[in-house]
Amino acid sequence: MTSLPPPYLESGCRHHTYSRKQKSLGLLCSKFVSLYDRVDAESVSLDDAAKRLGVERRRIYDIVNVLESVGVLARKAKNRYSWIGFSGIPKALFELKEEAVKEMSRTDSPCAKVLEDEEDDKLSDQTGDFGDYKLNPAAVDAASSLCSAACRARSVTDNRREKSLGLLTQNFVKLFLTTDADTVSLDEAARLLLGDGRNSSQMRSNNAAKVRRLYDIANVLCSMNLLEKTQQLDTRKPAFRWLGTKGKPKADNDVTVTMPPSTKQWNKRAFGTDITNADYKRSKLNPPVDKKLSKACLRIDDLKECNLTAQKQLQNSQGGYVFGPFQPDGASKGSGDVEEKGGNKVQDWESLASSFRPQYHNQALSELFGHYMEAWKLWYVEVAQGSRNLQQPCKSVINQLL
DNA sequence: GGATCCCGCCATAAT
DNA sequence: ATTATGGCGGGATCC
Repeated sequence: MTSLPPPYLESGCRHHTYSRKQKSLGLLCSKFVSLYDRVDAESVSLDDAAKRLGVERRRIYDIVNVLESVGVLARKAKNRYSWIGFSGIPKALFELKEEAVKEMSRTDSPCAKVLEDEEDDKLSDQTGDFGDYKLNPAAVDAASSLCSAACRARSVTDNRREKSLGLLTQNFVKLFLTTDADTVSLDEAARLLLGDGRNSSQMRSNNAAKVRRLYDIANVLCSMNLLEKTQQLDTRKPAFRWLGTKGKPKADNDVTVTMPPSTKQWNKRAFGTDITNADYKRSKLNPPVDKKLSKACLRIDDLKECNLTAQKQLQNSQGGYVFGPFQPDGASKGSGDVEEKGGNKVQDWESLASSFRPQYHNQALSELFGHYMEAWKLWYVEVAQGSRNLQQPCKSVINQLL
């Protein structure tokens, strides 16, 4: 009875083996965002969203929960959220960071300890040359405190809440906000988060379950460009890097910069299967992480300071803006008109972001690229969905880029 | 084959 | 009781 009408496809093209990718949470999130991130910031109805996006309500809950955790949405009532947009992110992050810091100052818990040696014997890894980014000690550190915080305030009642996607999202983000580690793998994160201190007896068993959740979260975070998927430099192990708070080159129009081939790697699941890339494949792929950037986390005062600078920048808003962290549709119109009411919020976030000192060039570029890809992908699905059959040509190009 | 992660059953929390 | 939320993990896909 819950069978929904297969939203897209149909009519015209048969074959079409089911593709999971087209139904990914990340993609859905992108659509969701483009649906609501319009000038007239209205309130969001879950029903409506589900209907408009042609998915089950269940999926909307997933997205909404993480978006809420990051300040993009705020719950108003049953079935009702208010759209805040990207402009809500800085504040949310700020609060998360503050919270995390506060939590960290409390007793350092046993969690980390347990985790640490559990780690040792589990993956008695060979730790390349740098025992450094194996199980990012930094991350363990940060998580330890977070864990302890989670431990207290346990009241059976909100036992459910404790495991909610929303909370998990926040903790996940906090991890990035507080650690010095450049990248964190979901596996690590899962082990560290929601460690529900106490006995490690029960928590060990379903790390996998947690990881599954983290995938969900990471996907929407990625689609929001708050996160980026990469690999740990030594092991090829997939991991995530926080992008949420960093500066982007303020290159208004020079976005046309030619992308270094290496950035092709971008976020998709690693290795290209494409022989055409063969030449690049080897050499210096994913150069991004050449050092352990000490960035990742905005220091709390950075944030404060930023809020100010952002505000200032808002004043003298010199137009010609690129789009925000993710601004698919308006993108094309780009420079000129930005204003509108929506212009502000994007700009707000944008300027906040740009007030952070830029990092490395490569990285900045690749991010920028990622950003574009995101917008492009979105555009693509829309078009593809929309109709015609320019699907074929596009697809190959897309695959190439991804 | 392991990493990803969609799907939707069904427990719980609101109403 | 009915409806809204959202854990949770089986198992299909992707790589």
